[in-house]
Amino acid sequence: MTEYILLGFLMERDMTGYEMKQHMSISTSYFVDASYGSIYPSLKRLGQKGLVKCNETVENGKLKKIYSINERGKAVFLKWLASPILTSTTDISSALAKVFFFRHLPPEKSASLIGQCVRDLESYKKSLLELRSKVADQAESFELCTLDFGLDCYDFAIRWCSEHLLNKAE
Amino acid sequence: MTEYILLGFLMERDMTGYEMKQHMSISTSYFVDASYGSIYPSLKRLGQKGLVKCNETVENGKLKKIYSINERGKAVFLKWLASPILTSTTDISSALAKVFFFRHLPPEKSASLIGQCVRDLESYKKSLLELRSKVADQAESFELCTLDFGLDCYDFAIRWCSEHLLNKAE
DNA sequence: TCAAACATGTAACACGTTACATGATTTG
DNA sequence: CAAATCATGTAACGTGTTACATGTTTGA
Repeated sequence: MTEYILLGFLMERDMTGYEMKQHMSISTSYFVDASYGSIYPSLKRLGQKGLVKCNETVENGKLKKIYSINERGKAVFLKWLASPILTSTTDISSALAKVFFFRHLPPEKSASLIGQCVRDLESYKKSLLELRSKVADQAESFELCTLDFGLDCYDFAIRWCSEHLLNKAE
Repeated sequence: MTEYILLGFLMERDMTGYEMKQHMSISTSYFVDASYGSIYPSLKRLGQKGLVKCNETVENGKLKKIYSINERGKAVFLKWLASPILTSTTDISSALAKVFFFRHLPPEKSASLIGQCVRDLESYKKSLLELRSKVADQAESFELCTLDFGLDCYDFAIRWCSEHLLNKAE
């Protein structure tokens, strides 16, 4: 997912790997905060895939590699952005990453993705509710507790997306 | 973390790798659901570390490797269980995994861990609030939105832990 | 002048997924 | 008798972390 975050940053402006790391720390850090050991190899891969190009310059005696996104990179980024928000029940980070860049999507598209997201949450909740009724009698108290936390999380997320996200996208 | 889940299962009863996978699907699956390609290598490692032992039997012509946890394994598991619930702002799965097995902890210990967890959540929330005030003027609407979601998540989690978890542990 | 910040990267290691590979038994 | 379930595992691949390795400039 790091690669998509980096592409997203480059949608805004050209940057060096170092700047991307800095930018992360004041924007995505609380849900994604990659290390240099992840950022530099990711940039290399993006270059090999032909999604970004790199301009080497020397500024104040320091080597700088300024990356920029090209048309293919933009297409790949937008395709990712326009795909369903939720990819698993666990991966909240990638969901937030997508919403973070939603300004690059036409309002009706982001609205439809958010609507889909709410329906997915409701469906996940339903499955979990079914699991609960199946195991409620045999499960131990703390075990059931984690399941109920999951259920309440779904309620919270469904309410939050409906109240804060859906109207914002239109 | 898979290794700790497997150790936790073995605290209850001896099992085969296959059974552990099945047990996961009706217990931890919505926050951790490892594949066989993760379970079998994990069991191998646990054996190499001397935390579990394995009894090979043949039942109905089928090879069965029944694993059991030993004293060292129990000690390692309990040490993990008694360590702070939150390890990062992102990793909700490992937090839930710990709570899932809280019955193996003395009530005063689980209560103190939950208390610590609430304080950690409050501290994370405070940091995020500081970040928000720093970037609020320059951040775009959807970007700020993901940040506000984080903030509301912390409120939700703090309230949930205080209401549902703290009294249960005592 | 010394530490912090700027700037880039690799190597070892950990750990997860999917697909592949095998073979027995049970059930419709 | 065929398909589902039981049962174990490996290999290739992806991707992340930490620690290492290097060198410059800026500011106290």
